[in-house]
Amino acid sequence: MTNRATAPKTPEDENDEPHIEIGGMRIDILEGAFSYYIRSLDAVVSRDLDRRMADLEVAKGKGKITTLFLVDDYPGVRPSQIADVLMRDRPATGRIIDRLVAAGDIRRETSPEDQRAQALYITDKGHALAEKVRGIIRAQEAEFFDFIAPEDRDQFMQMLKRVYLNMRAKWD
Amino acid sequence: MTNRATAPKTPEDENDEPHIEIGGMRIDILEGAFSYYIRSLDAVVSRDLDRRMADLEVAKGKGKITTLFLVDDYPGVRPSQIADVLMRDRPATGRIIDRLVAAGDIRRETSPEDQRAQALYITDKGHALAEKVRGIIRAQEAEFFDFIAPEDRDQFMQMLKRVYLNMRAKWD
DNA sequence: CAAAATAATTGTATTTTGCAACTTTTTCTT
DNA sequence: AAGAAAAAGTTGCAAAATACAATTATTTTG
Repeated sequence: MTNRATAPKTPEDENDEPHIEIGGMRIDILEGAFSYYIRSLDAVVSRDLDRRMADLEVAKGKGKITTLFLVDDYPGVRPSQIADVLMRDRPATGRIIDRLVAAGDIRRETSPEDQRAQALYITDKGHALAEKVRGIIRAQEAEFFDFIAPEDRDQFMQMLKRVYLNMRAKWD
Repeated sequence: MTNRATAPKTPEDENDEPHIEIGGMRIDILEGAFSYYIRSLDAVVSRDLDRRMADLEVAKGKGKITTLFLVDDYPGVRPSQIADVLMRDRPATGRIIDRLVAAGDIRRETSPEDQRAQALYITDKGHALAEKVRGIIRAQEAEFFDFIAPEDRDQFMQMLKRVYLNMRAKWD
C-alpha cells in the first residue's frame, strides 16, 4: 500500500474493493447486505424466466415448476410434501396444485392409506409440459447466466447450494 | 463405501458431492440450476424481511427500501434514476414513489431544469423511517443470515457482488 | 419549426401472497 | 375406548405487485 498522508475517512477506504455505484449513486447500507443482492438477482432472473415461459401456463410465481417436476418424478406425492420442499404454507401450495389440475397437467386422488391426504399424479399433458420446462430451464442456465465467468461458475454454484442447505436447516 | 460391482448409473455418481434431497426427494434438473437457488433464497429472505417490517408502511415488494435510501441520500434525485438502479420500468417505479409520497415519507417537486422531470426529497418522517429501516436491515443481516458460516461470508458476498455487477452490465 | 426522444402517468388485466378460520381424518393420551 | 390434540387440506379475504400498452407533456434534434 502506498503512503497516505491522512487517515481514511471510513474503514472501507482501507481496502481496495471499489464501492458499488449505479449512475454515480451508492446504495447506502444495502451495499453490504446479502438480502440486497439476493433480491435483486431474483427479480431479474424471475422476470427472464417468466418471459421464456410466457405461453406455458406455468409462468409466473414460484413453485409451479418445482411442483410439476416433483409430481412427474414421484407419482403419488402429497401436497404437504411439496409444501415442505417449497418452504411455503399449505394454502399457497394448494393453489399451485389447483392451477395445475385445472390446466390438466396433474391429477388429484385421495390417498388410500390416509383419507385426509391426496396423492398427485402427472398426466400425459403434464409430462410433456415438464419436458418443455426442462428445456427452458436448461436454455436459461446457458443463455441468461452467461454473464457468470466460467471460472466462477462452480464456486458460485457450490456457495449457493451450501447457503441454501443451511437456510433449509434453519427453516425446518 | 462398500464395494460396487457395477459401473455408476450416472456420471454424478462418480464425484463425491452428495445429491440434494428434501424429504427423500430430489429436485430434478433444478438441482443444477442457478435460478432455483436464487429464487428459493429470495422467497425466504423476502418473507423474513416483510415480517420484520410488517408495520412500517414500506413492507412488501422490492424497491421501496432502495428508493427510500436513494431519496434520503440524494436529495433531488429523479424517478428515472431510481428506476435505473432498481432495474424496473417507470410505471413500477412511479407507483413505489406514489406510495411513499402518500405516506408522507418523500416529497415530489418539479425539477427546475427540466419541467418534465421530478425532483424527490425526503421528509422528516421519511428520514426517521429510513433510519429505522437501516436498523432492520442490519438486524436481518446479523440474525437471519447467521446460517452462513463465518468463513463463507466474505466469499459469498464477493461472489454475489460480482454476479450482480455482471448482471447489471448485461442488463444495461 | 417539425419530428423524434425523453419523463412520467394512467389504465388494465392477471396473479401472488400471507394469514386466519374451518372441516375432516388420524393419532395420541389416559 | 373416549376425548383431546395433531395433521391434511380448503376457503375467504385483503392488499399488492407486475407487466405492458397507450397517453400527455416537455426537450432536444435535424
